[in-house]
Amino acid sequence: MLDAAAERLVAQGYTATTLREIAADIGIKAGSIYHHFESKEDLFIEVFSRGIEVMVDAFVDVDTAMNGCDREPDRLEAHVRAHLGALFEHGSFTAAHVTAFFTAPEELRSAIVPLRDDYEHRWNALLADVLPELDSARLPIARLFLFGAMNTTIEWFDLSGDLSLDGLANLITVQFLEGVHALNLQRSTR
Amino acid sequence: MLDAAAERLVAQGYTATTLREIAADIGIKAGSIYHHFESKEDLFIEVFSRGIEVMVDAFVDVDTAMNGCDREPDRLEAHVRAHLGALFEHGSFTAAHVTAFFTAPEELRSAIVPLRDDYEHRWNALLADVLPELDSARLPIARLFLFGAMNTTIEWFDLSGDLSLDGLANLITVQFLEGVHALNLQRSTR
DNA sequence: GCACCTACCTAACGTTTGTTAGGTTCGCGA
DNA sequence: TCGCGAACCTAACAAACGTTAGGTAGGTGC
Repeated sequence: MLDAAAERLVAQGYTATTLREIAADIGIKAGSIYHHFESKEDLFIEVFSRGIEVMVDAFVDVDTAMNGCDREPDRLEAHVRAHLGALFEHGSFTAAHVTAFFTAPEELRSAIVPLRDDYEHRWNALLADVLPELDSARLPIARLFLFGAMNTTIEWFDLSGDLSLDGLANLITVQFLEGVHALNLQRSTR
Repeated sequence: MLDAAAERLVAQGYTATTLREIAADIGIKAGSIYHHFESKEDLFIEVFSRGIEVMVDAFVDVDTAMNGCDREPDRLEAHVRAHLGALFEHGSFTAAHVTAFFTAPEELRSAIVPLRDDYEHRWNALLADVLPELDSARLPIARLFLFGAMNTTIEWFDLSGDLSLDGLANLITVQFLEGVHALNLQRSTR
C-alpha cells in the first residue's frame, strides 16, 4: 500500500494522487485506508519519511563499509553511488520524495523537514572532509550542486540503458570534484 | 492573468492550482476565465509555452550578440547566464515551466514537448560547438547535467543574496566545463 | 462456544472542482 | 442614438475529492 502510494506520487504528484486510486491499485476500497492511517496527510508523511530513511540507511552503510578508506574521492563516489542506489534500486520511496516533496502541502512538509536536515548535515560533514579547502559559505552551495546533479537523473536516467549506475556515479563524482577544484584554482589565481 | 497563473503554478503545482484562485488573484470570478481560454488545460498550455518562449528568446539574443565571439567558453557562459536570467529575471513563466511541467497531465505535456525539443536542440548544437571532443552519445548526457545544475537553482538561489546571477553563471559554467574535461582525460588515459 | 480484534466493505456526507448557460455593464463605431 | 461585441458576473451543474459511521467476514484466545 505504501509502495502503491509512492509510485502514484512519482507519476502524478501529491494533489493529483487520490486515495481511491491507491486503494484500487492494491484491490481494496478507499475507506479501508483509514483503518491504517488517520488521513491522507498521515499516509504520505509515512511515504516521505521512508524515502529519507532509505537514503540515510544507504549513507550509514557506506560510512561503515568505507571506514578504513583513506582515499577521500573514493569515499565520495561510494556515497554518490549509494544515493543513486536509493533513487533507483530500493523501491519508489526515495524517488517519490525527491520528485513530489515540493508538491505536498506546507503542513506536511514541515513535519518532514527535520529528517531532511539530518540527511543534509551528513552530506555537509562528508563534503567538509573530502573538500577541506572549501570555506563554510561555499560548502552548502557545493552540496546543492551535487544534489542537483544526482536528483535530476530520475528525469532521464534509464537503468536498462548503456550506462550503469556505477558508471553514472563515477561520472557525477569526477565532474563534481574537478569542477570544484577548477573553481578554487580560478579564485586563487585572480 | 497569465502571470497570476504562472505564480500559482510555481507555488502549488498544476492540480493544486484552481481557476477560482487565479481569478481571485486578478480580481475577477472563475467563470470569466472562459471568456479568454477554452479550458484550464488551454490556459496552462499558454503559460508553459511562454515559459519556453522566454528561454528561446534569451538564447537567440545571446546568439546574435555573441556572433563575433571566438572564445567558446565565454559564449557558453553567456548562454548559461541567459538561461538563469529567464528563470529569475523575466517573470514566473520559465520558473513555472521548470518546476511544474511534470505535475501537469500527460495530454497537456505532449502539446508542449515539440517546443521543449526545439530548445534542447539549440543547446545540443551549442554544446557540440563548445565541446567538439564529445561524441554524440555523451552530448545529451552533458546537456542534462548542465540543465540539472541550472534548473535546480530555483530551489535555493536567492537573487538578493551575496552571490549575483553573473557569479552563479560563472560558477556553473566553470564547474561544468572543467568537469567534462576531467572526464575526457580520465577516459583517454585509461 | 463465546468474545474480540483485525481487515475490509457499503453508503453516504459536505466540500471543492472544472465547466456552462444566460444575463449585465460599458465603450466604441456608424 | 443605436447596435454590437468584449469583458465580466451570477448561479448553478455533475463529478470527484477526503472523510466518516456503521456493518460484515474471518481468524485467534480463552
